Amino acid sequence: MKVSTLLGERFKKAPGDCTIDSHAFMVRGGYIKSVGTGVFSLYQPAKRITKKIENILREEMDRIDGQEVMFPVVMPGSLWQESGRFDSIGSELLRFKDRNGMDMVLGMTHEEAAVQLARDAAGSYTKYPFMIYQIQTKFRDEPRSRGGLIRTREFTMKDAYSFHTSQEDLERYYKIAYRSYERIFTRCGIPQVVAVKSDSGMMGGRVSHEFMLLTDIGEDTIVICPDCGYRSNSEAADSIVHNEPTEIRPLEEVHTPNYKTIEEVCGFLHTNPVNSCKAVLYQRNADDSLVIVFLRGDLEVNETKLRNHIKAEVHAAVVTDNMGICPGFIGPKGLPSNITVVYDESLKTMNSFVAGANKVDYHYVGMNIARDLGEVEFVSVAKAVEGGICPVCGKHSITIKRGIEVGNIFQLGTKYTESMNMQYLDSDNTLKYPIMGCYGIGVGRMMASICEVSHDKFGPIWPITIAPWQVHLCALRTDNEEVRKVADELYAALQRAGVEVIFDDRSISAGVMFSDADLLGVPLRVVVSPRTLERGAVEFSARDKSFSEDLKPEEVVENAKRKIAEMTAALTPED
RNA sequence: CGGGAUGUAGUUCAGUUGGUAGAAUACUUGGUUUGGGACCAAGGGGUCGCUCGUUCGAGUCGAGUCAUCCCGACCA
Repeated sequence: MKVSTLLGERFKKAPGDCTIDSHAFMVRGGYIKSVGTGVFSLYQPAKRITKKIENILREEMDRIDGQEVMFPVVMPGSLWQESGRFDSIGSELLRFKDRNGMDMVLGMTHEEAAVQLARDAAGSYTKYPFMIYQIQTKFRDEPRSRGGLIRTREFTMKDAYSFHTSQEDLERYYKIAYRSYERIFTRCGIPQVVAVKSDSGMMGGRVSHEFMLLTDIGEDTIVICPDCGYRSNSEAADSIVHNEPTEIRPLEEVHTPNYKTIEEVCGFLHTNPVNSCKAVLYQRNADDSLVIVFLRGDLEVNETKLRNHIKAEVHAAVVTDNMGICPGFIGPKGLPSNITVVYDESLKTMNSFVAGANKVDYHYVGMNIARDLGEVEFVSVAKAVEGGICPVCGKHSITIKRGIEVGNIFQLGTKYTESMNMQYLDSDNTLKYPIMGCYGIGVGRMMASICEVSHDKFGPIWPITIAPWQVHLCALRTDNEEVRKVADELYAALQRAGVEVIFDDRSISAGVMFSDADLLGVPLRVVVSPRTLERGAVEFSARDKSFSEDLKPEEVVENAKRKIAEMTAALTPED
């Protein structure tokens, strides 16, 4: 490829709406072009990167006995009605009608298609286990796409589905897929990706992990214990708190005129929020019925855990006068009985705390749940906090970090095989539902994530395994006959040797040429110029500045191939 | 769906009390330069998001609408 005919302009300045580095570099470097909200076209450099990522995904999926298949992007709504998701998923699923008025959907994930493909083809236990995967376009009508390729509405994804005849076999394969994912991220140059426990969300199923690249611009919050290695998405993280034992005091109503927030009440009563009980109000989306969560005053509600507990979607409550509650003074004692009340475990060991009295301008002090309210069920619905107690090793070691989810794996169980009636005949002559696992990686997000953690102030530094080209050949002063001749010969020689080379043959100033090369982030660079040719040499260097040396032109091919091999080997897993 | 912001040249942005549409950069041509975003000269390129209104006259004022971005809510 010659830069003179490469489409995709490189800019000095990024558009003002790029808020993260990877987005800015991918726009400035001529990688992507926005087509609409959350929809992008890719220029040649980005396409070459995603193709390489896809090839790594293909090789690794094939390595764990995957069969590559292809599902349709557009599916009949009736297929999604079989699983129940046509109605259960919100407007993220893009629905439309075909010319005959039939419901259609754009695929946002392909469990239904996978089951549809497999159910007539795997009627005997002898076919199992098997895994099918595809690399294909997904469309999710996200309420809000952002960050360039980090969150888009249309994106390419590798999604895999495995089918098993026992939970044990699923777990065996799940471990293999887990290891396969570690290999994928290592090969793509981001070995620092970590797996965290996750909430299964709408996918159903029990065990699931997300693979997270830790970076401050990440959209997910991750709970980590550096002591024992416990890692969890904060949505799924246990929150364990320790309450100092306090003396048991009698329940007492106190006048707290116009003191409503935890801070105000605790300030007025000269106590700490950890000795108070906070009420957080929600309403079920279905009927707007109230759900009140009580938890220790300094904590916050983990809404994912709340939803999972009450098995309903909720939103922050809009309080009206006829609800029989007084905001600012809500407490566990004396509430109307038609309200769902959830007690967080943080309250379990608290002896004498402050809580609202359900009466305007009054709070209780000295409240004790067991004594004043009787037996209640405590559930964990609080967010984990920095410095909190690790649920595994028990130390006060929890740290909170941000991460980008670059992949995930789920143990789905029989949710889809049952709802879509996929059965096989087992060796004991009985019909059974296969047990499924599913495994996803977003290709474009992976490219953006790699850029996010692998760049300097001039541009991306692509790992050799996914770089758009392996060698960037720069000819400074193409008007110089010798430069032209040496560069042309090197370009041809590198291509003959199977090296992926991009050749900047434009007659432009060195500054522009080097800036463009930095933006293209190709790991190895060869510069041909009159200055070095005077001593019979060309310059050979690395984009990450790890080395720079003079070579004779005839040594370039051999040295480039050696460096490529070394750099690739450094990103190749041992097993 | 809430809160905020922005829509003017390919890109980044100016545009005064309402009076013929501007710059930088990129692009084209010619010349001079030549190792980290050079210079001179001459060019091409815009229904000022859209609609309606006020006005002799609207990029500018008013109303509406659409779109994009950011923060939330949401999110296999």
